[in-house]
Amino acid sequence: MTVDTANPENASRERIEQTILSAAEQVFSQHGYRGASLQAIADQAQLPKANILYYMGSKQALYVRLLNRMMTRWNAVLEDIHEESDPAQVLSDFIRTKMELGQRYPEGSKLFAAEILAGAPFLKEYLSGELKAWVASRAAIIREWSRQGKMDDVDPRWLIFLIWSATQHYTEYSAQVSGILGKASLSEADLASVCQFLEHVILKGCGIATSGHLTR
Amino acid sequence: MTVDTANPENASRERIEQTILSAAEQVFSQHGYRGASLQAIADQAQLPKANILYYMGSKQALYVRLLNRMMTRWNAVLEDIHEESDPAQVLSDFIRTKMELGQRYPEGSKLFAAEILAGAPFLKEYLSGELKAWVASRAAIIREWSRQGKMDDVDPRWLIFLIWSATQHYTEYSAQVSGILGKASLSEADLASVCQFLEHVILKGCGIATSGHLTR
DNA sequence: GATTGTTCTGACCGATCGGTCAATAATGTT
DNA sequence: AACATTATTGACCGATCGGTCAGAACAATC
Repeated sequence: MTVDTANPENASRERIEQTILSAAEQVFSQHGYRGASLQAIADQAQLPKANILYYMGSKQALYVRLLNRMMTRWNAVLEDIHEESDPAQVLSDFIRTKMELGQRYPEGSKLFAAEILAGAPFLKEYLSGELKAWVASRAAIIREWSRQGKMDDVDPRWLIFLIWSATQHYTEYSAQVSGILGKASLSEADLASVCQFLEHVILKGCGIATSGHLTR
Repeated sequence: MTVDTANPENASRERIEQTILSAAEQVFSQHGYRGASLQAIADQAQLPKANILYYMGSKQALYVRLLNRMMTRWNAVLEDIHEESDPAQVLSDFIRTKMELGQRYPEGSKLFAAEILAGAPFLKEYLSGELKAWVASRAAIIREWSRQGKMDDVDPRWLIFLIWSATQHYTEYSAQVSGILGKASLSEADLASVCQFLEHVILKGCGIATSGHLTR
């Protein structure tokens, strides 16, 4: 072949692929793997259906690629939490980071949610492998904090799930949230308010002392 | 017509309809409205496809009926929370009730989640109507509690969303939860532990004093 | 300008989609 | 027994599904 796929020279292919991925993310996130059709994705991307398959190979390959992309975003963000920091700072960062992730990639987050709802057919291994290990390592740190009396003796796993669910809610249930609040989308002020609320309740609820001027 | 549809005599029709509804709830909850096929529902119910349509009319009618059934369950459970009780009791009940609802109707809960994920095309009015009003009324009560100094001055809406999301997580993300915990399903003890954790963190986090022997 | 490789896409494939219908079977009702 | 109603279901409909493919359009190399 004359064209190197890893060659940044060929920007055309890269641009088209991003267009397709973006369109596919929207459709898959709304209707799940089965409910999404290549035709709908093609329409969204404003490309012929055959073109989608030319670049992505198959529906499944496209879907898996989207999942991997979202997982990469996850890992990149969640990695930089250090154990030496104090609980208040770490959990506070965790909440903010998770919240921002959902706001930055709403379609990707919904895609992930739909995959889990369907029983995680493509993510089974990831959940019981990488992610399980990640939870276990964080849980160990939290448990140590409890042992040192830095916080209440709560089950770390439930705490992690609590932060996940509470933050995810605002992206995956955005239709419900905006319906109830009576506004099409949450403002920056709303999101900041939510963040502050979650920090307050979760830190206080876990008996973690906040060191004065925590909020930036 | 000779057969009264509201007649409990005709148990056959009722039994078949329940079979279909149950099968459809499973399929719809996994794959969403678009992703579910009548054939898959028919297979699940072990009935010919034409029979499904004979009893339910259309795919959409079947889906809407399932949504309404789930909404009825919601209303029935959430109605019996009284404003005169103390915050600790009410919120504690709220958490437990919500948790039990998800455990009792996992498929229905997932069905609801899938509908919201898809943008709530069939539930838009319900969300911005009934449910919005319900939230507003509860929010008013919570705000009053804050004013009376019974709890911290938190945004009631975020508190309600927090309880919703935290409890729903264990039914709608069951695939993720069980994958990470390394067990097929949560035991009764696990669920009790989660309930206790949520009560502890949320009540304490909102500055609500628990009156001693709260846990039964 | 001829050659070669890549990109693009309309036309098409068998399978499945939601839904209709006519024929048959079962069940009352008189 | 005769009749009317309801229940059941295989066969079928046009539309759409994911995917294939041949060939046109395009670009790069010689």
